[in-house]
Amino acid sequence: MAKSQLKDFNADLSEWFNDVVLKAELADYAPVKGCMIIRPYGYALWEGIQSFLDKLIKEKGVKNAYFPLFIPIHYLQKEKEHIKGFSPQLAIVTIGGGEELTEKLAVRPTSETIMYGMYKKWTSSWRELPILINQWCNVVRWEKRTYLFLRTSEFLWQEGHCAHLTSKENMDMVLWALDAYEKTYNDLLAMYGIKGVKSDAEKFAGAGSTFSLECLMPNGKALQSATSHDLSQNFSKSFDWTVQDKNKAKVYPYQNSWGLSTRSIGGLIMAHGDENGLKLPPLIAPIQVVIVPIPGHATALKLAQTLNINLKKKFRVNLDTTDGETAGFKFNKWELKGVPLRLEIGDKDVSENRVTLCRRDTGEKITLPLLDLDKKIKELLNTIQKSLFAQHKKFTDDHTFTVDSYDEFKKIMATTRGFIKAFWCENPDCENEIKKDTKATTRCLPLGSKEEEGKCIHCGGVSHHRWLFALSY
RNA sequence: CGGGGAUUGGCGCAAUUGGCUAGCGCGCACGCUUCGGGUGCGUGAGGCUGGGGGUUCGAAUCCCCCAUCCCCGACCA
Repeated sequence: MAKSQLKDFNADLSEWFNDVVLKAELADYAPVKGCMIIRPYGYALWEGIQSFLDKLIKEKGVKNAYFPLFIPIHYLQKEKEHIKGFSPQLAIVTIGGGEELTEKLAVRPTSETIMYGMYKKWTSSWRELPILINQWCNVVRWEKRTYLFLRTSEFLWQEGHCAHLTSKENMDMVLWALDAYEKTYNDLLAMYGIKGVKSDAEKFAGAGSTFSLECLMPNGKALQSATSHDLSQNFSKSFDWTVQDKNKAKVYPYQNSWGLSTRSIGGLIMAHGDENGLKLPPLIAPIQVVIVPIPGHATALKLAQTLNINLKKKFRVNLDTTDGETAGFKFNKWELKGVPLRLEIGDKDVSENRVTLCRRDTGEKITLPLLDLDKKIKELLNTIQKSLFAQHKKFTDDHTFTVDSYDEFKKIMATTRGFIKAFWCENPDCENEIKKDTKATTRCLPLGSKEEEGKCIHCGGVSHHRWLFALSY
């Protein structure tokens, strides 16, 4: 009997990924190239991420707002590196209401420019800083090569944009955002990641420096999972935005921007998936407990209905009474969708005053008395959440290699892949050569890396840090 | 944007060298049956063969153009 109709998880992760996204009804291809439709079950994941992160953002005192979808081209052009980086990816509106526009409008690829134009208008004194604004929105980047969730032409995200009087305050905010992302990944998505600073070649167009959280996927590729940028005074200078400080001097505010997108859902899917489909951490799972009464068992159905009502008060519960599906069919269906716990109830269970509980992460089946069932479920959900994180962390640790020879570096990239910690002289030419040779790019310099004396893995030149390398998504 | 593969009911596929009414499995609808790991049986619905143009007595099949998807590159917060 064919257990699974899914593509093989281990053979080809990207085929499995596409398959599971479609079959679990997370998303579907749109009629527009490179775009996707996020279906209700997938959107529920995004809503879960939103509410978790939004709470952190608000606790920090950052307020939500909304800026327009369209950005006048000359705004984007104000910061030179910014427009250089983004112009190949822009979608541009040239006609409105049937008439050629006098100034073309870019569909926002990110909102720095349109937001900062307003910040300038709103402020003239140091007393009006900091500005702490975030927006949840869509952006468009005309990508040549797209994947569901991981890289689509249009995607959803939040972008926080703050401005501060001092460089220190600004950097505190940059690092706060990075920590908030780490917390979201660790605590909500049960994913481990490494925080660090990007190399010049990899940083955001227009940034002074870029920080990111890098997560390792089961195929040994790194996913840049969220970013936080120290924009320094680059944009305030480009916009000629100054405020007067206490000494009546005109100063350029320091700025930062930070974002987390629907790409995170792609990471979530891969990080925990297996040959049976999704495996959702309980905190993010749209359905935490699915109740499957064994079809045809009358007393079981009654108990299932009662439990559904009771458990709904504490958990996200779904009662599956779909007609015409066998028990086995339902089991497989909900495993594909990654529901953490399945409550199986048959007449046998009812007569013995118990239920059968099955864990999605381990496949383990447990029989439990009805008494204190909710307590036990809570405990189990907690355990699963922790265990999934521990597993992803272990996977990452097991696939993180500290390497001192280029041959070894190449060998890892040609076989298991993963994170490689190696000395690099910080010369972009070396970085580029390494990429050409091995496909690996620098992912980041992990925060807290200690300064050492070392030799660049490529040229042998003086190096002070071990950088994190990997094949990137 | 370059290289490769693909596009036929919802999904997965088939259809000799161009030739009968485009088939099959799954799914779907209805009925019965079954139901503790993808349940059997019966009946039925569902197709301008991705779009456009050409060649031909005749095109899913040959030619041209276009679109989309997948894989590998280049590019890429």
